[in-house]
Amino acid sequence: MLDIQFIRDNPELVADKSKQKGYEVDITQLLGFDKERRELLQQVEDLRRQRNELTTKNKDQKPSDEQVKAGRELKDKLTDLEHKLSSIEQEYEDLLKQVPNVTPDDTPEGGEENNREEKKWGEPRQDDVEDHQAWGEKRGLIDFERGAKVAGNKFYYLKGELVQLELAVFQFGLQLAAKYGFTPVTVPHLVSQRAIEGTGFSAKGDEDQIYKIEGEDLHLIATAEIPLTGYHAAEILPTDKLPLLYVGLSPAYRKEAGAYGKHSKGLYRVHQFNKLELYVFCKPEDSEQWHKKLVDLEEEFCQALEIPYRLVRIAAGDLGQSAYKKFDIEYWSPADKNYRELMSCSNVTNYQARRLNIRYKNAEGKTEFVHTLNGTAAAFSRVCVALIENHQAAGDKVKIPTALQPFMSGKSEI
RNA sequence: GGAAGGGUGACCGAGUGGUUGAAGGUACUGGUCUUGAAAACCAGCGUGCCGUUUACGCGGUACCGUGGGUUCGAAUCCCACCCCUUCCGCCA
Repeated sequence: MLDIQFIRDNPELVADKSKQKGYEVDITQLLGFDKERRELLQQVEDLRRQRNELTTKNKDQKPSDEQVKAGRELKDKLTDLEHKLSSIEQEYEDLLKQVPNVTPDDTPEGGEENNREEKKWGEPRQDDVEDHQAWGEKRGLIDFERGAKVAGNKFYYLKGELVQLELAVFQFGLQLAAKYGFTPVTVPHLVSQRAIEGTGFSAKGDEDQIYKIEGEDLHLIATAEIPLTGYHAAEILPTDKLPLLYVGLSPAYRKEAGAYGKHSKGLYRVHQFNKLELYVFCKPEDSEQWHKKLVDLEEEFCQALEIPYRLVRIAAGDLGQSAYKKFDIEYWSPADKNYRELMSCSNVTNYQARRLNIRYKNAEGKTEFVHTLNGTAAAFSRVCVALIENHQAAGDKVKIPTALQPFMSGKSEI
């Protein structure tokens, strides 16, 4: 959510930035509601003042008949106006929540095709490799057929050494995150609607992406970002505790409705995967710096796992509602001879904090919204694909990167 | 799932219809005292919104889990819901 005052002061800017992101929000209409709301509010508050004046006169004695009568009249008028006010406020808030976060001026314009490559690391291998699904199924390590039998398409079993590999990846990831100061957290996998909306997952798009428990206000998380954002909701964080750094370990459940087709082969796009998610609550002036550190951490992860990658700055049209600035790390896919998304990290400034009312006391003693950031530390399904494809060696073995070997009983290949 | 008790400011905790935005305490901030610190004492100390002001500020309004209701008037009464604690049941 944006600050209404900011929108009032910069209506064209907000409209432009929303448009760049591809969000159709009528700022003029929003400001109209805002104006109407404020006018009504003044009338309502004036009536309330009259009521308060009338009743405080009667402190400890019975009111006269006229006072009761006057009070009744005021009450009728108030009830009427309050109803009008609350319906305007409803429309106003609905619209305000739809306004996406603004973006800095150096954000590439356009959609996904305009994402800007910032950096490349590693040597993309050009020889042919077996794709991860075929490789895994042949060895009985990945089983989509039986996954479909019990749950449906895009569900799977992982077995044997791939399970060990998964645990190793998370162990390594946790260790790396700890080096940067992150506290490991496990989180609720089911959350309320309110928690989802707080993260800025579009309330409407929900149905395409998030599983809902029938008959309850409970939803399977699409990422630990959701429960981690809500963790400090409505709190005033002690300034000396900032930044608060968490690395959440959880499964991620995604409907991925309509996401079939390209880039959905095998483990790349599935309904469920385990993930390590980084989350930062910090002072506004520190968020840029923490964004860089999140990128550093992610790069260090890829380098340790010897996965060639490139760092990409996400263009406006490819940003989500809450992102102010976002980078993706794309791994080199030897099967596709192309880079594909592996992890991402976003600075959402105070967009989520404002919605969930997460604040701290600044140097002047004023309460102010914190900034929040999130980033992938490791989404195993994709890491698994990247490892299998990039580390295939002679004899169809897959080499295990040195960094992971300590977590796999020293095993050096699968 | 059943029963009982409870949700008040950063925290603890009074408060069952009318100067209660809310006693008291803690914490915090400033001051006195002290070589310094502690202690003691004095003072200050919530937030949102609307309006107003060059500004310090000022005026109004709202907020005692959430949402409704009763009343001239609600933290206080009524209803629903949420959450917490304890006990019972069930269970990894």
